[in-house]
Amino acid sequence: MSDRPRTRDDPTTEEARTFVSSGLEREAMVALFGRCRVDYEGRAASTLGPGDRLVVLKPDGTALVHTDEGQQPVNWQPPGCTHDVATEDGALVLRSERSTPRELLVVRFERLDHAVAYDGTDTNDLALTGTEDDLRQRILAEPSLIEPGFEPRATERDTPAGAVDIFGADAEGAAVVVELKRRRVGPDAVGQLTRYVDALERDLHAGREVRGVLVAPSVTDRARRLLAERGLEFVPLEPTG
Amino acid sequence: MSDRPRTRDDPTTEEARTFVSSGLEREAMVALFGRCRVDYEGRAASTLGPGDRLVVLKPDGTALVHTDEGQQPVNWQPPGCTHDVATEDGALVLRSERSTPRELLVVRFERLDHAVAYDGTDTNDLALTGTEDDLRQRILAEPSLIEPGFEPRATERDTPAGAVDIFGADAEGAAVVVELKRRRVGPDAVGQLTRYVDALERDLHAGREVRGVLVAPSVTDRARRLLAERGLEFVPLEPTG
DNA sequence: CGTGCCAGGTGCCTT
DNA sequence: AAGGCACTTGGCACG
Repeated sequence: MSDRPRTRDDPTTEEARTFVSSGLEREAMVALFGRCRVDYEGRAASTLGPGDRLVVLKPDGTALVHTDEGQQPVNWQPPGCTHDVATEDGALVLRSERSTPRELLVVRFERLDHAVAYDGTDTNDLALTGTEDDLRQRILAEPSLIEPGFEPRATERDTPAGAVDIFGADAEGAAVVVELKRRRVGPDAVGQLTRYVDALERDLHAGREVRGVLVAPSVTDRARRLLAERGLEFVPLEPTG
Repeated sequence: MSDRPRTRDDPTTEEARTFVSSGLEREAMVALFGRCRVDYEGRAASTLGPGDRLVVLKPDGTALVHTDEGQQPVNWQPPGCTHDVATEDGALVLRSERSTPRELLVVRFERLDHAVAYDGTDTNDLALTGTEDDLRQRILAEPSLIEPGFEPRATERDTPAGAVDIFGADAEGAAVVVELKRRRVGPDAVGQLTRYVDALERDLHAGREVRGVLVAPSVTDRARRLLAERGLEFVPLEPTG
């Protein structure tokens, strides 16, 4: 059972500092609503002038800065960071930092409207269907979906170019490389399949033909042309049936 | 200037429904802290059992469900969705829906601890440096960073395989295709460069040699091997100098 | 609207 | 720690 969330309306800077600090201490999720500037430096660098935003600090070291639009945070810090809260020149300042790579996020509040520290429990895992793995299972359960006589021999078979999704043989015994995609594919997937086929043709000694089959719900024109150029095949199939 | 955020502690279901409804009406960002289940169906499908989470509804139609860990929301809906709030069997239920593709997110609260409606303004844009575009500018300002005598002729030059980052000529007048990456690259980038070079060799009539140059801070072994196999070149360069 | 491609992509897993 | 790859990838620019 979770504690009631603790909240502060329009706190003073010092109140806020104590509140955030003890929230982080208690491993709570801390949410702050207020007007702030944001600076980031690390893999890239950014600055963001004053605006009203929602800032979330998670106990796992995640930091998120959300504006009123967009699915993505305007700034963030990944899990594993160390959060720090301080007052500077009478203002609340958050710092979230990590090494490897060195990255620092600084949030300076010029006004803090509302603060929440939420101490909840969440043991449930997401159950997701319609993934590439579902597509793999579907084919392994019914290999003829690829073509009559297809026989899977291995999944994640290693090649010098990477791991092949499904490796198998056709009715004539020829080697078949199958590359799976859960959604419509472009040229990049053809490149992937090409690398695997090339690598296996080298691996399996000269002359042995290796067929390459791309399995996805659909394919773009450009990708279809690339497939044709390279003598590769396409089988339309959805991840769930 | 923004209104003070409106908040509700431990509201009844009906209080909460009204609060959320009027928040959405006012184009506020709504944040809910409570125990909920989440169901999603659309490009894929998922279910998530009860847990204490932060749910954010943005006025642009974004929905986010955050647990206490991870940078990414456990469930979400992209901008452009229509939010809806209702009470069902005495519980608060949020629905966020869109068409093309048809997707529906349903959040059922079995306990709502705290609600915030934040009506802020944020006119500031993010200023980001260290991007691929910075790398392009850097090269255009000082083409010899590629090699002495290199002359850029066009950016985003169109080919049947897509747009080339920088197209130019070397000291001997031979065509050069430059592909830019702001960070360390793998085999995928080599595939891209290969497609451009192939397409241009066809475009520029037979025989004319086309050089391909990959520009990035660094390259993986596999990618370096691919580059060598295909007679392509690599120039190490950071997006900012 | 689909197609292509960058992103501070993130997350997961394997070496 | 680095590499490879899937992801409800998201976001943008262009045809």
